[in-house]
Amino acid sequence: MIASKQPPDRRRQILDAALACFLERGFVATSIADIRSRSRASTGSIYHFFAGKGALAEALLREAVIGWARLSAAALDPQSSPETAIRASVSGLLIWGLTNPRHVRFMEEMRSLASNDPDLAPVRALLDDGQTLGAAQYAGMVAAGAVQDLPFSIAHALMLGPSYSYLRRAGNIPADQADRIADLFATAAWDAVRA
Amino acid sequence: MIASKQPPDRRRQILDAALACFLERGFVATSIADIRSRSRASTGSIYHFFAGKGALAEALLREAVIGWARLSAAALDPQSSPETAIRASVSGLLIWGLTNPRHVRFMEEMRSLASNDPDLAPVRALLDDGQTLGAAQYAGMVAAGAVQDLPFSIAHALMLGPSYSYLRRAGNIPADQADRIADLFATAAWDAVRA
Amino acid sequence: MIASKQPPDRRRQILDAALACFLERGFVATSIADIRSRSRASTGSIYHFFAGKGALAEALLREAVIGWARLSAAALDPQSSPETAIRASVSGLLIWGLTNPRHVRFMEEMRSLASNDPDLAPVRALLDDGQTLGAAQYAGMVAAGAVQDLPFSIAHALMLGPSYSYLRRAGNIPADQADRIADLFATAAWDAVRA
Amino acid sequence: MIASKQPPDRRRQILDAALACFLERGFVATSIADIRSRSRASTGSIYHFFAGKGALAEALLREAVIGWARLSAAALDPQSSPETAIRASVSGLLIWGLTNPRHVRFMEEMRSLASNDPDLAPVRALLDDGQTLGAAQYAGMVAAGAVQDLPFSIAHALMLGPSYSYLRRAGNIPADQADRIADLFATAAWDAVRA
DNA sequence: GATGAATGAGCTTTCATTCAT
DNA sequence: AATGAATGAAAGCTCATTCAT
Repeated sequence: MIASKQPPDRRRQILDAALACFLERGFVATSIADIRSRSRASTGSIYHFFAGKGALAEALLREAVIGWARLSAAALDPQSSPETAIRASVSGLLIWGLTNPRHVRFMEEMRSLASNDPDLAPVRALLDDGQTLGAAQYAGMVAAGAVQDLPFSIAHALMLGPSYSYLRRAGNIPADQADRIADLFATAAWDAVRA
Repeated sequence: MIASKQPPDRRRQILDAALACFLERGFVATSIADIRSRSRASTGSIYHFFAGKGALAEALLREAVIGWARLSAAALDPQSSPETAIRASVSGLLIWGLTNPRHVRFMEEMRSLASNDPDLAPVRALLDDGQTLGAAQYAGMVAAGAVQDLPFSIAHALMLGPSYSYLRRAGNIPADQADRIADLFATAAWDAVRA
Repeated sequence: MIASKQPPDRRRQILDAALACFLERGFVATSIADIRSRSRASTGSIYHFFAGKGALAEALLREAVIGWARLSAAALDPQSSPETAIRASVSGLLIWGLTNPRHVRFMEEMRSLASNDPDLAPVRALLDDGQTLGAAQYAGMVAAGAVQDLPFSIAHALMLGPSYSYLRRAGNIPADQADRIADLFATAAWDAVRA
Repeated sequence: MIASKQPPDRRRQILDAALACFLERGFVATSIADIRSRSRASTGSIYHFFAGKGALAEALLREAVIGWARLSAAALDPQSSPETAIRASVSGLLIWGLTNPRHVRFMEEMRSLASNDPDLAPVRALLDDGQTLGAAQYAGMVAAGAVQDLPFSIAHALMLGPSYSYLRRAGNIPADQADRIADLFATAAWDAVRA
């Protein structure tokens, strides 16, 4: 049997090309033409599948958020102890971020653009949801007497702020170091909010 | 003495208009034409004083950084104890940020754009300098046994990360609350790095 | 007997959707995509039945012209007296036009586009034929001494011009008023050309 | 003394080129690129002076309306008798139209496009104003017992409708014939509304 | 210092149409 | 008869920047 030429799956090609461009040049500096030539799809095809540059970014971010969330899975497991959940949340973010530094930059760029450009409202919504550890979950921990009773916006900043901050400036880091750093930040996060 | 009509100080007018636009619409969405009509200066005038849009942003950021640094003055006073210095650094950032939330957004946007666009290299340099408490100062505290011996990039993230993170999402906050929040984050920062 | 689901008659659906779009937005502003989504037919179907946007308009105009002609039937009846024929021609136009003001607008648009766009030549031909009362018929009336001996282009303008002109600016008008107005213009038309 | 090269007056060049294109191909079929190459101005220049294609058409129509109004001057002279005024109004339209048949086509196209496209609202307003003989003036004639007491929209259609209708189909006509035809329509107009 | 006309590359997006299935 | 992915030319328009005055 002859291996049939797989269907090109244009949608996928376009997404891949767009991601490569966004990571390389940033969202603003990427033109549709860049994506067109990199994906070898036609302009029309791109618009056939996506409403515009913003929709492309949205689709990609959705995927990125999923990839990241996978690493933080333990944070959402209801069986986890508060400490485990919080440490998983921080570690997940940091390890994902240190492994994908260009994704971090891309997400940062989208976050700040989205706060100005109404066309990117869906992106804003998406990124706001990306807070792995939810407010409800934290409230549960407060009720259990495990953590300090703080407004979630503050608790969130205390727990994840250092990681976000570090990632924003960090370059590529060897995998073994990443684990140690993740551990360090996870410990600090737990110390910052424990009861 | 005749009341002389003051010179209009075009440079100032242009900067003010540019800032207003950048804060309102973001850097990317602001065109020179926007600044022109808001400042009531001519295109030529703008280019007479500034090399381009990037240079305008740079000049404004320089001013913003100064305004913010003023609030963190105690952080740099060599007389200050380590705790005072660190608390001042965090408080300065938070109070300035809560009072000027749109400046925060503007700086965030510039930071992420600058990391992609080579034209904005001067901006990147400027924002990287904006780390009030310097590495050298922290090294001194380590030597004095006052704080943990951490790489500065990590210490910096632990101390200021929560504040940056909080500011990014916070809206306008009444001044009296700002003080209490600043205090909370300042305490957390000190706890995170004290020996 | 089982109620058979009627065949959807795609052709009809497409025509209806196209007409609705043309009347609503105008021919130029209507895209095939608009017609596609309104008719719930596929792009391919549309092109299966019609050669293009122009052909769609042509088919619709043909129908419109027929609907209008029905109202002017008496004008073409060889039994009619000259006065009856002319009055019927004017009334038919006016009543049809006042009842279907958006069709009037559509026809006007097509007429002017057709005079510039060679692709729309069939449309031009169609609209030129739409002159209910024909030149030959008018010549017969001249020979019978019933009307003035004028070039038909002039006679036509004298008889139908006021109606066209009125329709172009008129909005929706209640049916009873339409009759009175039609009568007024019919009388004027007859007075303008009677011997 | 050497004849100095006159300033190119880009604005004028652009208008002239645009008019030539609009008359030749119609508004819809004319692209900015067409105007650019015909005027030898840059795209930027065109947009420096005009907000867009619609604004160009508007400017040209304003001029056209003026040119035509000049021919109908006597219609507006308060000294004129009702008959003179009405005849002047009709003659002015017809002679202008027969002399500038392509302008007529252009105006017709703009009128019908404007009724669908909100961007062309200024055009619509402009063309609606172009009714040389105003409603107020007609009301005066009614009061003086010179003409029939008809709603102005109807009187207007009776007086000018035939001319509009004729012009829409007429091609180029020799100047001497134009006068005779104008006279014929002017007489018909007066007969249609005289008391 | 100041003006604003002039530039033209470059952008996103639309759209009628084709065609393999 | 029906589908909808794919095409790519072409459109209108924006904008940072230059430069003669």
